[in-house]
Amino acid sequence: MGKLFQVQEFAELSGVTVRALHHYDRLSLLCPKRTEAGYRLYSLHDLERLEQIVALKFLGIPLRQVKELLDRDTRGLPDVLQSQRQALELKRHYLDQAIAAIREAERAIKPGHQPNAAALKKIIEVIEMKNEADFLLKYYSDGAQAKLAERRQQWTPELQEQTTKAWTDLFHDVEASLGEDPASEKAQALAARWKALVEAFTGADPDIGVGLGKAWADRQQWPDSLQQKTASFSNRDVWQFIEKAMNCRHT
Amino acid sequence: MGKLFQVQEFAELSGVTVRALHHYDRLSLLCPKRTEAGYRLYSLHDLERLEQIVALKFLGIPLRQVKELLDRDTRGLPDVLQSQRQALELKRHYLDQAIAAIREAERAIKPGHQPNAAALKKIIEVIEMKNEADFLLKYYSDGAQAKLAERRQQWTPELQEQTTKAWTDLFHDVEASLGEDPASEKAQALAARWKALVEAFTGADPDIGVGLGKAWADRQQWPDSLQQKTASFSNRDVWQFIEKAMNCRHT
DNA sequence: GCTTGACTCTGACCCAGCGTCAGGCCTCAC
DNA sequence: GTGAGGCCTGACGCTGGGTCAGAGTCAAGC
Repeated sequence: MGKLFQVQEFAELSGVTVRALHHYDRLSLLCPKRTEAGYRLYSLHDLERLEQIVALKFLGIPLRQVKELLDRDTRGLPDVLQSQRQALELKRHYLDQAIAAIREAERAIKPGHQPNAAALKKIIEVIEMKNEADFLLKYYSDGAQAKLAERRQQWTPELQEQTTKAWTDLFHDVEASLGEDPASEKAQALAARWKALVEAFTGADPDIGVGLGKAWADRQQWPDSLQQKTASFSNRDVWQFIEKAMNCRHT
Repeated sequence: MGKLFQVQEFAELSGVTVRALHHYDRLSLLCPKRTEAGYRLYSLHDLERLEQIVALKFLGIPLRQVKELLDRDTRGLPDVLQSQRQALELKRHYLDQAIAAIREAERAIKPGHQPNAAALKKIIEVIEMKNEADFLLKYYSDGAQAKLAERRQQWTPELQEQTTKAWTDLFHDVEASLGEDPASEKAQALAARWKALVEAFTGADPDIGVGLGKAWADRQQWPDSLQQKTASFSNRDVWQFIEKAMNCRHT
């Protein structure tokens, strides 16, 4: 039989507060033996379990779920880990956005010295962007959303800027070439650039492609702010021209 | 006079729930006009304020503080933004650690198919590392801690591995050269490598250097796990040799 | 045997930011 | 006047404990 510890001693040993140990006891998460007088007596075996509890808690897993995992053996662990990782990655994404928003705001404050308007506006802009992104996610299937979440990890403001410029340039080039034959070499080159840009976003993933198509088709239902931002890409002639060019290619 | 909205309408307009509006009202954060019967009536001016509230809330600023900021004009905003950014960066660091821990655990699960032991152990290891890092932070001044937090942003597992290897190699080389004259060219070269590695960590910052010195000097008080990990660097002869070599250089 | 001081126990309220009833007005259309 | 639908306030719930408060336990010293 190993050594037994009273709460305080055990708390110091494990780096957890006495109150937390009480809490875990009440949740039936870690229930030590008791003396006749009701004093808790923790063993080294309890320490092992406590370390597992702390580990899972560190991952942000709620204590109820920790209890289930540890009690009914750890069969569900892989699934829980995966979904928890996704949840954490999402959280991290929001954190990054918040940090980026603060950086923008701080930049806006320094030169003009109008903390009021400038900084708050910057923050609000970033949040609107986030809302728009969430809104557009609706159009994607669950699977596509997961893939987008992964791809978002390596998405940077610089990339965003490059992409926007690439589309803007391409759009202007197409507008300037509307008179061309869609089967001409020039038109085909434009169609190829178009396809490349689409695939840069979809990653050649069909699920994402479908979602993107649905989103664009339904753009009349978008909130005003989004419609305004994409207004410069709404020229129907351009879309028809590209469609024809794409079809020429296939036939 | 602008248009006035009842709660539900205003909630849909602003994307906030009715309950949240009630909550903000009770906190005196956003108090709309009322009809005689007590119905809330929101104006477009209220919408503006609400957007600011949502923005600051998005940054993780507690509502009480949001109220202070918005009520007594935004003079304190820059400071609040800065400290909030630091807090968020710290949170992100923990999040990254948790995500990394899950990745490790997932890797440990797949091959061996022993979810129980392997995965949980991996997680516990990562947490121990975190605890050790926190423990060591004690030795640094507030300023040095802030700088370390910044430097930690660009710290990667690969860098960690390289650094560990560099120190291990250097230590072995010094041990093999203990017979040399500390003033010799060879010893001086070793001292230079040593200095370079120290500065790679401190970034040539004196505050960080001081903290590092204090931490190492007090290593007998470190927790066991840390002492074990650094046991291979505790050879006194090596340290004395390097000290002598460093002194030769100065005189 | 009694006191004292150091621990321990349980129960209860507290934090943030709302979600979610419950019970009771208000308003408008029919 | 009455039913539907919106509005009000008040109160409890959730998470993971922090922080008392009042009371029991235990070993040591007198």
